[in-house]
Amino acid sequence: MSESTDRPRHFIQQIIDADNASGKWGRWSASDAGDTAAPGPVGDAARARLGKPRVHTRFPPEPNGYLHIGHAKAICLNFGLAREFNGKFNLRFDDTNPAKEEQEFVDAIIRDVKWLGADFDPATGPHGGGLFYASNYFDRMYAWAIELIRKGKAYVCELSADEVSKRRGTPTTPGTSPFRDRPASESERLIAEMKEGRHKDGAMSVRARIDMGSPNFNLRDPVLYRIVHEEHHNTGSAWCIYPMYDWAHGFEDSLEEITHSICTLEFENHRPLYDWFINSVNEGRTDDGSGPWGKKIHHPQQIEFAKLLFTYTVLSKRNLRRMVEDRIVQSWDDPRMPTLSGYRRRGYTRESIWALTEDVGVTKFDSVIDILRMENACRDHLNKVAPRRMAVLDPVKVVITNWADAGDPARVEWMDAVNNPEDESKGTRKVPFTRELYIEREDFMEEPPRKFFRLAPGAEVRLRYGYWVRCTGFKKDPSGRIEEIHCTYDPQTRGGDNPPPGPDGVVRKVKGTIHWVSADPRHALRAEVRLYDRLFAAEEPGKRTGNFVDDLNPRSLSIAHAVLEPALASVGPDEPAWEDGIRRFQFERHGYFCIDKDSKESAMVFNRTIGLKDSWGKESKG
RNA sequence: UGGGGAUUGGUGUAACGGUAGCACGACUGACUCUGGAUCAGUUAGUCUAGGUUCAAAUCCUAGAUCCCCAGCCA
Repeated sequence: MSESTDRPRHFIQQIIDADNASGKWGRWSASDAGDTAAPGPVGDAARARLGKPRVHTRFPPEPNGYLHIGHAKAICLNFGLAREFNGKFNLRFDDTNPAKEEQEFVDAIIRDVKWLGADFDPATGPHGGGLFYASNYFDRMYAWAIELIRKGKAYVCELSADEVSKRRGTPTTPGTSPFRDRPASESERLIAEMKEGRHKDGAMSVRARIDMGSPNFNLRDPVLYRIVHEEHHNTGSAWCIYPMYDWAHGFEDSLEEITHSICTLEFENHRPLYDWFINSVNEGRTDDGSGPWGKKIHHPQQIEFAKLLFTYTVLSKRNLRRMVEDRIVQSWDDPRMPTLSGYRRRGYTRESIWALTEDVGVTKFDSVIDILRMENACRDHLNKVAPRRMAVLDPVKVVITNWADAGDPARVEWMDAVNNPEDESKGTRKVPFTRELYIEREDFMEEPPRKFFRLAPGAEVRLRYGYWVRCTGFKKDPSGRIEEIHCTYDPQTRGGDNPPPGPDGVVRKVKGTIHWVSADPRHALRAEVRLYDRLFAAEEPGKRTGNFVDDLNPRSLSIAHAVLEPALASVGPDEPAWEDGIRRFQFERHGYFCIDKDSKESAMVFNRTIGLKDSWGKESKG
């Protein structure tokens, strides 16, 4: 069930194809295929999996911040592979450093991964492998550390962090530690003391005895355990020594029987260590578990790919954290943030994020993606599914001066407006047309430049789904600002249709169509609309000065007080059942908007997700 | 300076010794009741220098450039 049959296969898919062909990872058995008796897709997938080659991936974030769009690539990649090969996908918290991790981040990450649709729950997801915590493996990791000490492959080192650093050596000269030949029995006693809390932070560490002269610094006797007297969000105060990433990660993968351990490029230098740790535990172990050390442990394959970077965007957790802490943005889910929760609140759909990650591909090349592609992916999706509505963001009043000619000047004419021109099945809705309307202030110009197709003195324009109107005059307030525009309408253009040919046989044409809403207080709906622009004005924030704050876009947020058509007051029958519950719309000629979580029935708040492509805006500026 | 990776139009990505293709962008034009969408077209590329070969983006040699590594972070 490959969803990418017509796409070239990327290098990780090719590796898995080869593994499946050679049977490298064995096959799903009755004990690990999943619940074959479960109803629905979960049971279907489990039954289909039985006897097929194993593919088991995972997404292993540290809960020290919110997930950002870069993480989405890793999630979609790992989950996508599990789905493509009918395997399993785990969410695992790599929570080995209590000093940086918090429950808030655990909760946020779970929310975001679920939002993307990477269902890790075996009860609900056909590819759900489960939710795991590295911290639940601490006891087993500790036992393996003892094993390495007994095998002469690890020792307790009493050098301070500073000393370790000083004695690490240089690329061409080896490092040293006076403790690396300490007897195993002594190290074993000391690690026990460390674990019991008899030593202060930094007093000693457990190190692997590998190669102090290796050109790969990761192999110069890396630290396995450090002493950290801190509460852990999951294990509380049960531990005061914590495993380092390198020591922990391979075992986490091994215990969960991950087949392909996919990570980013900066871990390439760690792969020899990843393998060394597992191989060292396996040394002396046997396939059947006979012998003093027991059964061999599973050895996954680490594969590295290039992470996602964007123009006009900052993605390092350190900097994102700073933006929140320094109040540059209001929160982790500020709609300007490149976090998944920011994108979600902004109105981006999960489908557009999936489309983007598939669009950019998977390689080992450090590429920088133009943020336009993210924006376009969002427009593409929303264009297909977002209900259309009319909203005037910066209103100016229009009075139809000949409205009384055809009857009661207070009458309301209900016009039919198309809900989605991309999807006829969505039908139409009624919008009220009245004597007084609002149009966009920028849709009128007293002295229009060339190629301005909108309203101007003497000019005629179509009011979308309404009537054609001709501007006959306008009023200014004392400051010279347009206060009111006077128009006549042509009753023969009802619904926006072309008028019949004139007596001379010529069909009158109009270049422009503009949107509008009724100014009648019974219809006009008021709302706050938050207009977002890019957070950074520079393609590479911080490149010039070294400080990304210098490139902040001062106009990344502006507030409009808009008037909306009345249909927006309630949920329309044409609105899709958004899986995340966020109502999204296209405001015609403006862009895509969603209802913000701050919105109340009495005081609606919208976020602009992304504007429409605007070729006039480009031309008029250029 | 030691080690590990990488390099194809403006951007991203295919081609795995045999026609350098696709997508996005940009630019034309058509159509249009969203200056949107859609449709048609144009544009532009193998880091450099040698070599092997009938044939090289692909193999070999040398070089250039970029990224990662000397945390008791992940």
